[in-house]
Amino acid sequence: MDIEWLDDDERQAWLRLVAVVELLPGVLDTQLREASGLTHFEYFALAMLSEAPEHTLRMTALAMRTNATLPRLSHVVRRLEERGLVERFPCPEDRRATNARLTTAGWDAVVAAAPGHVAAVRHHVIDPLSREQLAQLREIGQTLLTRLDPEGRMTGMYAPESLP
Amino acid sequence: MDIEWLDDDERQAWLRLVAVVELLPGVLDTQLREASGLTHFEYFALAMLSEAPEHTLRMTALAMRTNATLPRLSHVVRRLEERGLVERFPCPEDRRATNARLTTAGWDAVVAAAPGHVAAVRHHVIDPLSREQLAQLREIGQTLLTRLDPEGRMTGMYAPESLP
DNA sequence: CGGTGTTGGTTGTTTCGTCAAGTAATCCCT
DNA sequence: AGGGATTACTTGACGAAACAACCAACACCG
Repeated sequence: MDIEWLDDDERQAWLRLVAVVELLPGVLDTQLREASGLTHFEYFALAMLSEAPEHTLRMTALAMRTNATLPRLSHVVRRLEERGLVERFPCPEDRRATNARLTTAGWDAVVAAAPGHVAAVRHHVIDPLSREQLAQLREIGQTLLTRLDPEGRMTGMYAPESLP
Repeated sequence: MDIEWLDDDERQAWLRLVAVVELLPGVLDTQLREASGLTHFEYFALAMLSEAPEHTLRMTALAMRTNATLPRLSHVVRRLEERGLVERFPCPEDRRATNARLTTAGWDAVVAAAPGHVAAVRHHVIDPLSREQLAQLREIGQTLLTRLDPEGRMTGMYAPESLP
């Protein structure tokens, strides 16, 4: 079968997307780590919990929303628990399941970390783009996610400004 | 201090970008690993070498193009060398420096991996987008990289001779 | 020359993620 | 009711990454 190589336009768009995908996590991680001692993944997980009813989610639900495997989440939550930001307890309805709940300290950590994180997001992503580009990015993101995440497991959450 | 929270449009664009950034590396990594036994980073490094004159780059130059720290690259190149895909030899002009050069086997590996990788890129990124969206993505990527990578280390926006 | 500082890479620890295996509770099917 | 599959997690081992400490070669400046 013949290979459809990328033409110049496609190649350039692709290379830039790769560069963004490669660079953005590092920028976010660095800011959060320095300001709050949290990785982006940890922050994201805590933010998910902070938006859930009772600040509580089952491990599988949290894993889906954070795009983590269950083992990974298990390790991360154990570490967060050791730091007192989260607590685990068996789910009453299904005793196989484990619930993760934000502690007061965990809530405080998210609230403390959010402003700096949002500022970093503004600086690196929102501010440089025109309003029109932002709309285009929404559409492009939407389109890509139909392939990357057909079930929409990751989308539909994450609103750091909905904190108190 | 007042915090400028994200409005709905901004938040939606942002969360979709985050989802893409989170999901895309896994997709690419999985495809490459299964088809070629290479991680995306390894493939990218080999691809950079394959485009360089003599299939050779100094470690620092390769580190820049791949957005890797020098220690990380050192480990990766050592593993690639153990697998016979790359060879290292001291740079004649500067005996502190090390050159990494693609072996024949390394070249073959890139050539073998490229079609499947390009197909994955097409399927997940290029094909779903309209030609217009592709152009928009190029512009958006360009804009974001001015903040994320002001020196253009990953994108080749610099004059190639200005590389250290 | 001769010391000081800088550049270029490599070599160890600690931490994190993934994979494989294990355990316990629940579901399902007769 | 009861045996097998499935689900929901946890645990342990191993590979890879960040970070720091290190060593060698060059650069400069008196």
